[in-house]
Amino acid sequence: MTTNGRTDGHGCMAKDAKPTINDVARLAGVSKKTVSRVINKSPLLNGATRSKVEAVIAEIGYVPNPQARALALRRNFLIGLIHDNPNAQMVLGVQEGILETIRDTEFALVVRPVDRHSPQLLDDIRHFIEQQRLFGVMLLPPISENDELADMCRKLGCTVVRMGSAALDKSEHLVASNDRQAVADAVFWLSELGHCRIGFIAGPQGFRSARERELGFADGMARAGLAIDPALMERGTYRFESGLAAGERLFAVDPPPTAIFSSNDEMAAGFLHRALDKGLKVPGQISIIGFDNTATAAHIWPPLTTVQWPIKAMARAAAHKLIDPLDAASQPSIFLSDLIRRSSADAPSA
Amino acid sequence: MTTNGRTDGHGCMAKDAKPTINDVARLAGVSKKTVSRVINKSPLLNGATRSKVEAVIAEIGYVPNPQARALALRRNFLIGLIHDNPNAQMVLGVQEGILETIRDTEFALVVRPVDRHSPQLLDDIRHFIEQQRLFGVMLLPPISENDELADMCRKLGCTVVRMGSAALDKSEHLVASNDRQAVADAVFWLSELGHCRIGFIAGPQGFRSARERELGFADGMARAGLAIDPALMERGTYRFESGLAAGERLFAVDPPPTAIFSSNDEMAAGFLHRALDKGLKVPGQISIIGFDNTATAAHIWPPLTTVQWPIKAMARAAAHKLIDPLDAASQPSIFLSDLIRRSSADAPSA
DNA sequence: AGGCAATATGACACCGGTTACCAAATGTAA
DNA sequence: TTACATTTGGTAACCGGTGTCATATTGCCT
Repeated sequence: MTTNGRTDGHGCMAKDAKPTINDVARLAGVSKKTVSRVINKSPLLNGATRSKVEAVIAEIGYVPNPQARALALRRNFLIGLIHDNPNAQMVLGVQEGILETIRDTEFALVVRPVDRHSPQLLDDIRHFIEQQRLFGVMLLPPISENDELADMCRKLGCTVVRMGSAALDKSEHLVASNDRQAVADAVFWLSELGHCRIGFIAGPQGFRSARERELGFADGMARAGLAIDPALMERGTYRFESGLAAGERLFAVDPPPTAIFSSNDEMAAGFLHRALDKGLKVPGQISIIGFDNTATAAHIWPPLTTVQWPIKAMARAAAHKLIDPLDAASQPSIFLSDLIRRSSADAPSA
Repeated sequence: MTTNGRTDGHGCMAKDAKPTINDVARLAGVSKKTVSRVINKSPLLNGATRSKVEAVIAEIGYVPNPQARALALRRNFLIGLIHDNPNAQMVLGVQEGILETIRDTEFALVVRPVDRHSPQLLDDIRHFIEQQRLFGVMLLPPISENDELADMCRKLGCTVVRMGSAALDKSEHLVASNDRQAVADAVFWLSELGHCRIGFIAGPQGFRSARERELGFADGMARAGLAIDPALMERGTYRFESGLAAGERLFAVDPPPTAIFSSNDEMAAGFLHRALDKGLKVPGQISIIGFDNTATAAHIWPPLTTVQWPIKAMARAAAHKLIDPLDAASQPSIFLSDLIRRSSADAPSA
C-alpha cells in the first residue's frame, strides 16, 4: 500500500511552488486534517502516523503558510512594538530581546514608531492594529504611560504588555523596572562614599519614570540620614541642554554640591559638559551618576557611572507574557536595575 | 430600489465582528466581485456603482483583511528590515524613514536583527523570509555587503534593496551614500583650515564602507596637494577601544598629526578620550572629525565634528524602491552626506 | 460474543479575499 | 431585424490552512 507520492496519478508537484499541506498529505498518504494535527501537536494521534508525516515534512521542507493559518484562526502572529522613545539604544535592545523570545515561533515583530504629540495618535494606532490584525502590542515608555491608548488596544482585541516603572499599574501585563529602589541604592552609595551635599536633576513633570526616580532620591537621602537641600533640586527635560542649564544653576549654589544624580544620561552628559567647562575635576570635585546606560555614557570623558535597566531581559519577559497565555496569568514582572560603576563618581577629594 | 441594508432579510451584521467584503456587498446590493473591483481600483467600472460601494465602505468602516488578501494573491505586504548594525541611531532612523513611506499603504515593517557571524545566518534568514512570505527585504550595512545573502533573498522571490556605499554594485536596487566624496570634502576642508599633518583611522578590512572612506581620504589629500604619511595611517575595528589604541600610536609619532579623520564616531570618541588623557587641547593641538553622527558625537566633550548620512531620506528612497515597481526600474540613488561642524575641528593653534 | 467507550482518522464546510469564466445588458453595424 | 462586439455583474473554484462532526478501529468489560 505504500505509494510513491511523487509519481502518483494526481500529478507531480509544481517545480518552484512551495509545498502545501496538501502535498504533505498526499505524499504521506493521509488527510489534510491529520497533517494539521501533526503541525499543531494534537495529543490524540497515533505515534506511527505522526512520525510518518513528520518524515515527509522534513523531506520536502514544508513550512505552514502563516497567512492561511491566520485567516483560518482569525488571529495572526504579528506582534507590534509601539514606541515613542528617544533612546535608540533602548529601543533596539527591546527589539533584540523580543526577537530572542519569538525566534523559533511563528511570530514576527512589526515596529511602529509614533509621535506622542500627534493629534491623530489614537486613530493612527487603531488603524494600524485593525489593518494588520495584530495579535498583541507592546508599549514602551513613555507612551506606555498612556492608559487611554492601552485601553483602546485591549478593546481592539489584542493583548497589551507595557514596559515601564513599577508603579505604572497593577496589571499582570506589566514588565517594569524598580527605578525607585535603584536610584535609592545609588544615592545611598554616594553617601557611603562620603558625599553630604548631593543634588538631583529630575525629569520632566508628568513622566511616571521621572516621578519614580524622584521618590527614589528621597528614599536614598532618608536612608543615608541626609537632609534634602531644595537649592540642589533641579528639574530638566531629559535633554542634553537642560543638563547644561541645570549645571549652570547648581554651580552657582554656595556651597556647591559634591555629587549629582541625574535622572537620565543625556542630562548627565550636559551637566558633565558644564562641569568641565568650569574647569572642575570629575570626579574629584563633583561626582556624577546618570540613568539609562546609553552608548554615550561609556564614551564620554570621564566614562559615566549610570543605572542600567536590564533591557533585554525585560523585553524577553514581556514577549513571553505576550505570546504565552500561562505566563500572562502570572504577576507583573519587576526587574531591578544595576549600577554600572565607571569613573564619573567616586569619593570627594576634599 | 434603494434598500435599507441594515434591516434586509438576510440578517443583520454580528455585533463585534469586523465587517467583511460580504457585508459590504450585501449592503451595497452588489456582488463580492464588484466590491473587490472597487478596492483594487479596477478601471472597467460604472461610476455610480463605485461611489455607492465606496459610501458603504466608509459608512461601516470596512478594512480588507490583509491575511485573506495575502493568501489569495500569494504574496503579502510585509517588508523585512534585516540588519546587523551597531549604530542604534541609524537603525532607528531607517525604521522611521521606511515608515514615513509606507504609512498610508497596506505594508508593514517587520524587523530582524541578525548576527553576521552566525554560521546559520543564511538558513535563519531563509526561514524567516519563507515563513513570513515577505514581499521584500531591506539590507543595511554592513550586512548589505553580503552578495550571497542578497542573491538568496532574490531567489526566494522577494525584491531586495540594499543600503550601502556607492561602490557596492550597479544594481538599480541600491540606495547609497557617496562616502568617498564626503570624506574627501571633509579632508580638503581640514587642509583649508591650515592642517598639513592629517592622520587617518581606517575601518576594518573587508568592509566596503571602510574601503570607500580610505579612498576618500586619499582623494582629499591629493586635492589638497598633501602627501600621505604612512606613519599617520592607522587601522581600527570601528570600536571605541581601537580608537584609543590608534591614539596611543599616533601621539608617539614625531612630529605628531594636527588633525585626524576617523572612519567612524566611536573610534573618534576613543581617540578623543586618549587625546584628553594626554592633556592635549582639542581642537587647538589636535582636530578630530568622525563619521556617522551618532548620538554620542553631540554629547562628548568637545562636541564632535562628523559626517552624517541623510539616513531618513535614504530610507524613504529605499522603501519607495521596494514597494513601487516604477521607482525600482530607475537608477541607483546616491546621496551626499553632510559635514556637521561642531567644535572638535578647527584651525591648528600653532 | 455483544455492548460500549475511547481512540484515531477522514470528509467537508469555512475563514475572506482573489481570479477565471460565463451570462446578461447594452450598443452598433449589416 | 438579426448578428456581433463591448461593457458589466454573477457564479464557482481556489489560496492553504482550520474547526465540526461522522466514521472506522481498537480494547475492555460483562
